[in-house]
Amino acid sequence: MKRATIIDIAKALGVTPSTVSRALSGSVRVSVATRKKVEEKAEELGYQPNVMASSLRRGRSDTIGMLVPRVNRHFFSHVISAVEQILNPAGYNLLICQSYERLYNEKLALQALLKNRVAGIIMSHSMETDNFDHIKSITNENIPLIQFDRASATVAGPRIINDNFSGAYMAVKHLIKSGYKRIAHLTGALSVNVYSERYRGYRYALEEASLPLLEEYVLEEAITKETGFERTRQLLETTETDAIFCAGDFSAIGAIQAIQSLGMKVPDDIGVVGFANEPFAELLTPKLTTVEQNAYDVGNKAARALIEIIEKGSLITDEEIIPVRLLVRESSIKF
Amino acid sequence: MKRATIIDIAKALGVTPSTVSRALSGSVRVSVATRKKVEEKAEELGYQPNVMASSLRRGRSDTIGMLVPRVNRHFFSHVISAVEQILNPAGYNLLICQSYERLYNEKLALQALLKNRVAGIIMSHSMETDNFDHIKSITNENIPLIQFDRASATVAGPRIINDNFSGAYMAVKHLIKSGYKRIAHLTGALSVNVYSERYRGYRYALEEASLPLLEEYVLEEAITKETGFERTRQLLETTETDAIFCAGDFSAIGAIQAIQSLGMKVPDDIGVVGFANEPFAELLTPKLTTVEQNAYDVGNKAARALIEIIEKGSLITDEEIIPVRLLVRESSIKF
DNA sequence: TTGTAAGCGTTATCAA
DNA sequence: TTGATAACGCTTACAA
Repeated sequence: MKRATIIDIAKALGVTPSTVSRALSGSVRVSVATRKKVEEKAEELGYQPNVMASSLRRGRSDTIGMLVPRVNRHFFSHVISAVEQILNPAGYNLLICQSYERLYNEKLALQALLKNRVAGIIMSHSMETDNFDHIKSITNENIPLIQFDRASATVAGPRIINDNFSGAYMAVKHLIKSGYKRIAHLTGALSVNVYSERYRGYRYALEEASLPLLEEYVLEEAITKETGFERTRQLLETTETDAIFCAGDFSAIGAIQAIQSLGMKVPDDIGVVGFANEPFAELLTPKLTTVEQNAYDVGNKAARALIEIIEKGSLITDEEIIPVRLLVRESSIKF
Repeated sequence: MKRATIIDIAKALGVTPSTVSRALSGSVRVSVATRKKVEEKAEELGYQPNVMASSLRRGRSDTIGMLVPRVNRHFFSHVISAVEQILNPAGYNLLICQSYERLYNEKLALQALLKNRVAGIIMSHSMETDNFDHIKSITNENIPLIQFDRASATVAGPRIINDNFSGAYMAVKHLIKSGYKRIAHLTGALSVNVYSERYRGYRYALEEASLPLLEEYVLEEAITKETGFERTRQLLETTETDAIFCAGDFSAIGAIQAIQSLGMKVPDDIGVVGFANEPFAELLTPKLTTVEQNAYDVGNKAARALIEIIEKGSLITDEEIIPVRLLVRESSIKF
């Protein structure tokens, strides 16, 4: 049996499809009696509007595309949740895609969103993304685009960004205050704003404390647990490092495990600070000092900015910086 | 500037839209020369097919709805990933929704998927779901539906389920073997198959070892870290429990923290086993013994079953049980 | 091999 | 307040 359409409702009621459409869409140009009849019949037939037909006719859809590197990261999953809390009540649906940190998947996902004629896109790019033409082409097509967290200033439109610089600065300053002096930095691709900013914060804190910036203390491509582990082993075997500021909590785990595997202690021998406050951070032994990002605020602002653009046609190209918070726990306190 | 359509391509080339459509859809009924011209022009105009129009006309879509309680659970996010690995190459797109463990959201999401005329649905129901009429109505509408993990046998269609019974049985048997005798069980709503099966495994292991099943040792609504903590405190203050089998890793954290807050030690005083192998399980101190589910297999099988139904019209109503694995770590070994 | 024409389900415009 | 009609972009008999 086929799905009920407004035509079925119209026929059953002896009215025209236009009337049914008006009744269902809450138009005022329908009598109360007709509306009631239509609603009852729709209910009875289990009618579900065909949004594809509706979108096609209206020339716009109520679906918003959301593209993130991975949904199972604490930060991203909470941003998604915050975005849904704004967008769903406003009548929009979310089409969630993942790039799995691959540029290729990111391009594919963007294409899919275009083909689905989403009303707008909220995205954070992959770790591999170092060229933004495929993202620019979105805004060129006049599709409202909000970047959050990982974002390029070369792309038009709003950017909702965590205060990575201050987060890193606070983290490293805290390590220095704790008495650590030879602080290394494990980070991701510096083509990603998030990591270049954290790196900048790291350098600034060092500079401020008149500590030297040593090239061999800064290791790129050290953002997973595995690479964090390897780079830390290598670091401890070849340098005099006494603390590590990791640009992510995953590499921080790797670092801690590497340190312990060498028979050294965190925080007594080596201090460690992470970034992101993944759920496991406070469960580690020692508890991981890390930087907490306000995912709720980021998602909230991103969703609101998008609605603003879609519904009011505003042309914002703002960068909004969301404050972060240093959570001092055990992994960074000497005594 | 409006988006290019096949009509634009047709006009630019002096052919008809039908020809363009055929050329683009890989029909054999087009000359090689025409196809080439069409493809070039499409590229030049940045043409992206309008899937809404296409789906509307064809009467079917290539979008699959995926509904899970939360995307940021280790198991679910990995199932999603496995499903995408099968579905994307097969030409389908995923529309991911979350119920956030609420029945209300689940109903809403299902409605949204219906309105979007998805070609099929892969879902795992919320913790609140104890009536399945809204899910049955999906299959009544003839939309292919695969249930995985949390699933009701009263709903038609394939179910891909973890071997919760065996997992629980192995876990409790292992506790018994380790020398624990008064084993409590922290679990979720027993209206959810997953929890009722784990409970069954727990009872079976006890029975097999001729250990009594004590009512006060089984606590429902103890599945989050917070409730796990509270129930464990209460348990330890009122009973002689010497081990806890938790139906989830989150409540296991709560349990461990409660045990430690009372000045007792895991595993020496109280043994703890979890379920799910969340990433933090091996990072806890002591490392958490838990049951690992094969998310990859579950997603793989679910996706394949769905394609089978959509493309071959097979009418399967199988229950497929996916083996699980007990990961013995430190939290359950005495001495 | 290509063109013609109808229709998927909805909604906007215009007329009644 | 309701109806008639066309159109959104695409696909597919059927015809040429």
